[in-house]
Amino acid sequence: MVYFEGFGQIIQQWYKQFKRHLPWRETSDPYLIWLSEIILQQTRIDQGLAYFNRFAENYPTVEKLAAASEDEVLKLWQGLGYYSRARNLHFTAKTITREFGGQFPKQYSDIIKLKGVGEYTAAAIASISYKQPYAVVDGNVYRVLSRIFGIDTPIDSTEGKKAFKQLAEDLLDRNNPGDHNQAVMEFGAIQCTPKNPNCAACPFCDRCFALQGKAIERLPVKQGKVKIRHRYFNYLVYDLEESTFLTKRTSNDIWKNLYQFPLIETAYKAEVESLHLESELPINNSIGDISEVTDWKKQVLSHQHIHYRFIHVQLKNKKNLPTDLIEVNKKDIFNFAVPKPVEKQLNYLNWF
DNA sequence: CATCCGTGGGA
DNA sequence: TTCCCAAGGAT
Repeated sequence: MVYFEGFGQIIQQWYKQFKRHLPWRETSDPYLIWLSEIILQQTRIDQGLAYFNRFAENYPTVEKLAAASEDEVLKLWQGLGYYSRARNLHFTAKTITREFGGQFPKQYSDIIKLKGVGEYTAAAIASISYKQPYAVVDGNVYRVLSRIFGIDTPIDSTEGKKAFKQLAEDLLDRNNPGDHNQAVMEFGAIQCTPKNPNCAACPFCDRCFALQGKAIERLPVKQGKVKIRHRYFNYLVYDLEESTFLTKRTSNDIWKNLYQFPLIETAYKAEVESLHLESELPINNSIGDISEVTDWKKQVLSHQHIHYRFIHVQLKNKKNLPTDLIEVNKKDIFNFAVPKPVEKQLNYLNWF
């Protein structure tokens, strides 16, 4: 490995010059640092920034977040994805309020026990908020270190994770771990990008292994390939005077604890006429008439492709509906947290 | 430990 | 269109 002195100084100097000014960089409040880190897990800053501002304004302290309902927190999180982050965020706010008296824990060993906080997030909070010497390893760190030092161990292997973690710890500027960590990540985010990195203006251009070996496009190395599962969702949009009906997705599945229109899932793009065989939900009989069936659309998730459509049913009464349906006044429906396909249909329906 | 969990932007 | 992947964590 081509190892050299001064990595921390060089990258922190770059950081001072080029870093973006972001709200969580204006504070050392561990609550806000934690909030920003949860929001930014697997999420670009451009996508998460508005959510951070919204959460920080609605819940300025951990106690305020803890006092909210999960439904309210999920509604504020709606559209950001990976909803377990929101559920764990709320759960942990209650934990901190109850077990730590509202004071965010300072020991790494306590921080990493918090639900939704893993090695990366614990190191980020400890270093950024408390200046403790823990090195972060995220997607940016993998990319920057693999290129500069020419490491082709797959980043999604156990061996790779261990090697990059060790290197990140070796390189860490223990006098300024928070800025050092953020510098490496920011460098990966806006300079050493996955595609078309700005090597011409790179402070490491004279010693970067990948640049000299023409390996920029090859690094970092990943081995994993995800297999995609296809599912078919037939949503039933019931219409009964001022009301429609929702269900809550409580099972261990995608979009857990979000709300949706009553759903008939099928193994393929089934005919509308056959749907009554799959469910007790009224569709087209003495108590309901189909008024519209939308085209199939597709929602892409990380491991699933959801093919979905909406079947509008004019209901004559609500007597034969399953008891788990939640009757909702149409003008109140925007209070519920819903997944993206349902949100799109609500915007199309324009109920309010 | 391999798999699952969202959404959106860029090439 | 298709593919990659982004301040990861839980199970």
